[in-house]
Parts: sequence; structure tokens; C-alpha cells
Amino acid sequence: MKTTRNTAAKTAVLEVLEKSKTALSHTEIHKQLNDLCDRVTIYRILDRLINEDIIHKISNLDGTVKYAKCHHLHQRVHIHNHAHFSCENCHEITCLENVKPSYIMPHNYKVNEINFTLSGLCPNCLNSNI
Amino acid sequence: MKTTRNTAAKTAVLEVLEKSKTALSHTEIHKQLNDLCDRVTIYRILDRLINEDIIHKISNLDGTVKYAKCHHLHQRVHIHNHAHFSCENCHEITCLENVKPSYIMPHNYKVNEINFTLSGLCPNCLNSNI
DNA sequence: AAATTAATGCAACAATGTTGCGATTGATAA
DNA sequence: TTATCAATCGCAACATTGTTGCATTAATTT
Repeated sequence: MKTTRNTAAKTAVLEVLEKSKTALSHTEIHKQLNDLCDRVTIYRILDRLINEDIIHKISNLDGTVKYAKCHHLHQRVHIHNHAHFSCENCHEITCLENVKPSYIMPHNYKVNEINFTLSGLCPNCLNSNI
Repeated sequence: MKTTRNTAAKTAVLEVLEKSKTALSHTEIHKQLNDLCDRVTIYRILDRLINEDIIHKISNLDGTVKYAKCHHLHQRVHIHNHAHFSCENCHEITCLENVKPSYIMPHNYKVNEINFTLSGLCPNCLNSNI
């Protein structure tokens, strides 16, 4: 089994995601890192972090892809099956850690993973009534 | 207000989507149309059909984007807020017209649209136990 | 410190989606 | 039916996003 290494770039990517309250796209991470490393490197780091179950990938309704490190309090395992909120105004994506949908499936389907994204207006944008 | 026209290409795209039991990507539609029209035209037709509320766009967990015309029986309005199932084996996306999640939102969010995608194994692939 | 190999940078490529513009064609009125 | 006019189309060019191969660099182990 391949071992994974803690490189400067990986630490930096993780730190950026950790500091951010919202999910970030590859491009946004790249900009924040300010040419610390190559574009390709970031893609590979994100892949690794996903494999290691440290971050997760969110694909938005509009086709954009974002990454987030969820902030679970006192939880050992990183759970992906929570909801995400995508603001139509500011385009920020936030994890709604406590929103979990309940649903009834037809027979003969095996569900492994769920992706539940809600879009509309986030509290910030709702208040500044656009 | 702009009026919309029924062109040969638009009719063909809609027919392809209507016949398909699963959601299709731009590329899949393009192939099925067999160079009836340009790649760009299909993008524009899909945009129009979405605006006209005839089809809808589904973005998958893996980042792929698909389009579907849902088959609502005896329903006047096209409702997008149902679930989609994405098979990890055959990669087909189907609409689960009757699966609607229930959930509780925190205050101060205004939800306009929801996207609920489940992934795992569809009945076909589950039976042929891979 | 040396060895091992994961990770990186670079270049090149592939896939997907967008834009501008002149040509075409569907819908409407004459 | 024909003329009109804007919606739509095709083409070319471009932008963005993501992938791959390979030589080089650097993190970890001994």
C-alpha cells in the first residue's frame, strides 16, 4: 500500500480549506495559494485528500465543483451524507451539517451515497434583501 | 419578450430525451443525433429547453452533467424537486419521480430548489451481481 | 547521510462549455 | 403565397477545467 506524505503544498491546501467557512473550487484554492504550487499539483492533492477521507467533493447544480473540509464536532468519522446549501446570489456553498433528509426508496436499489443540495438564498443574502 | 421557435434540431433533441429512460449528457445527445446539427446548437437548444421548463439539468457527483425530460403523468407543471439515482456501475441516471426527501432547515435560509441525488447500484446492476 | 519512492513541475493534451458573427430559416403579417 | 424579421444555426475561435507522461525534487525510512 502506498504511503502518503505530508508536503508543504498539501498542508497549505488543507489549511485553506480548513479556514474557509464555505466550499472552495479548485480555482479559488489555486488563487489563495498564490502560485505556491502548480495547478496540476492541486488537483492531485485534492484527489489524495478525498481518498484519505479528509475532504469531500461537492458538485453544484450549475456544474461547478467545490471542495470542503467539514467541521464535525467530536466525530471520529467524516460523514459525507449531509446537505449542502448553494446560494443563488453570492454563490457560496456551505455545509448544513445537521440537515439530513429522510426518504423512502423503491425496492431493488442499493444506495451507497447521497448528495443533497439545496439552493436559494443564504442568511446573509436574505438579510441584505436584494 | 422573445418568442421561441420550433426548429428541426430542437424537435430532434427533445425526441431523443423523450425516448430515453435515463438522463443523457450533451455528448450522448450529440452522438444520437448523428451530426444533424452542430455541437454548439445542442448546447443552445438545451439551454432553451431548460428555460422553457421542458427539461432539466442534473449534475452528477462525478462532475458530469446530464439532461432529462421527466415523465410526469397527468401533471401540468414540470416539477424538478424529485430525486435522481446515479448508478455507480452502469453510470445511468434515472429520475425517481416518487422519491421526495423530507428535511428540516435552519432558520434564515430561503430554499428555492433542491437537488437530491442518490448513488449506488440500480436494479439492473444489482441483479447481475457484479 | 544514503536510499527509496511519493510528490512535484512542466508541457502537452482532452473534454466541455462559451462567444461573436454572418448565413439560414421558422413564424407572422401582408 | 410571398415578404419580412428576428430567432436560430454553423463555424471558428476561445476559455475553463481536468488529465497524463516523464524527468526532477524532496519526504520519509534505515
